[in-house]
Amino acid sequence: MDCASNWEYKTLINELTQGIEHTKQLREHFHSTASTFENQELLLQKILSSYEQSLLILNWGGSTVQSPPALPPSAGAIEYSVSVNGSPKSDDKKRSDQDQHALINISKKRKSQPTWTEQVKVSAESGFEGPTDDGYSWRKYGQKDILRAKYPRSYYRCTYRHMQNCWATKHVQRSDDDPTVFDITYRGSHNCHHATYSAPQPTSPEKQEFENQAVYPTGQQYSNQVLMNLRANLRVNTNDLDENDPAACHFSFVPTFSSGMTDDNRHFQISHVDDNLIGSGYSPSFVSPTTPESNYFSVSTSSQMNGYGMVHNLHHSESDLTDIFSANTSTTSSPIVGDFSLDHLELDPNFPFGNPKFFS
DNA sequence: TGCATTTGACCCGG
DNA sequence: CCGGGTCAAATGCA
Repeated sequence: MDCASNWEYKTLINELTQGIEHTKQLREHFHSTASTFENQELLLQKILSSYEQSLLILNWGGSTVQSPPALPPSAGAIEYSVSVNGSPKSDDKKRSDQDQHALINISKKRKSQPTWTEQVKVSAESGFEGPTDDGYSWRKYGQKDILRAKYPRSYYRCTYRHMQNCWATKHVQRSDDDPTVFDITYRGSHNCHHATYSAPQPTSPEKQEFENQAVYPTGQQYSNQVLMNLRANLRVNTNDLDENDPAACHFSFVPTFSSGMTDDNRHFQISHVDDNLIGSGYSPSFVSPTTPESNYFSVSTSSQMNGYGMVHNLHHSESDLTDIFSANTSTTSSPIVGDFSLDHLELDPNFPFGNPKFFS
């Protein structure tokens, strides 16, 4: 089994295991009087997400976005060969079986990309409701008049499609009934690392596209995007942890997109922040023992989120330990030794995106 | 000059 | 065949 397949296999097992674990938790919630609707909804969302991720892995079988080490050499370039000089028929004949296969795979992958729709209301006085940027860099690649729609639909793709093989797209459609409302359909999640929550740019595509046509995900959608980035890219490994001498231990915090699991770059000093990991709008700055003599860990988020807290659900693969971290910094309630990975991320309700919505 | 947007043509699934 | 989605040359803009 090669590195990528192994990675996918592990991810698949991890997703399914999480699904089981969350289902168990949900069952307990049903029997608990203290359980809130929000908690149950959260668990349902996690379960659905596990299924979605598992299906994506199965559908993409050995493909690209979630397992960057196995990137096909020129998936993007292959697609651009679809249409050349308006002579598709001759191109079709010339196209090799291999290219055909690649095209079919890309088509399948596109279809299997998760999509979700967001409605954004724009008020004339206050301008945008919600954040003024969705944290990603988009490039417009088309506009179409849609049948029986008053307004044209605009199509955007991630600016870093070619540089980082990021296939996230979105299209934006002004509502017929209420011109202040825009329907935004996102397809695919970002696996690029350029997202930021910087101040709104006067030249952002949305601003230019329509005076007040804003394209912003809810906090929950942003959470899911960030989470998918983290899931795809991060892994925390504490195999080296010396329980008797935590202060001396190192962490591995591996950006799996770049390295796989080579020993050369596995180990970071405690609190080391890899620059590669900054850019998703969230900088995990990061996991470290709370005191030199304990195996309890703290997770802190960075100022990139302007101090707004997040909730992290740190899942421990061996002991089923699940801890909720809230606010900017929190500590685990029990020792963590061994492999663990982030499996949930949620914005603080105070994060200025309005009410969180659930990923569908 | 380099990069983003515009826009007409093409692709392709239903 | 229709219509939504995408491409890519032309154009705009900083």
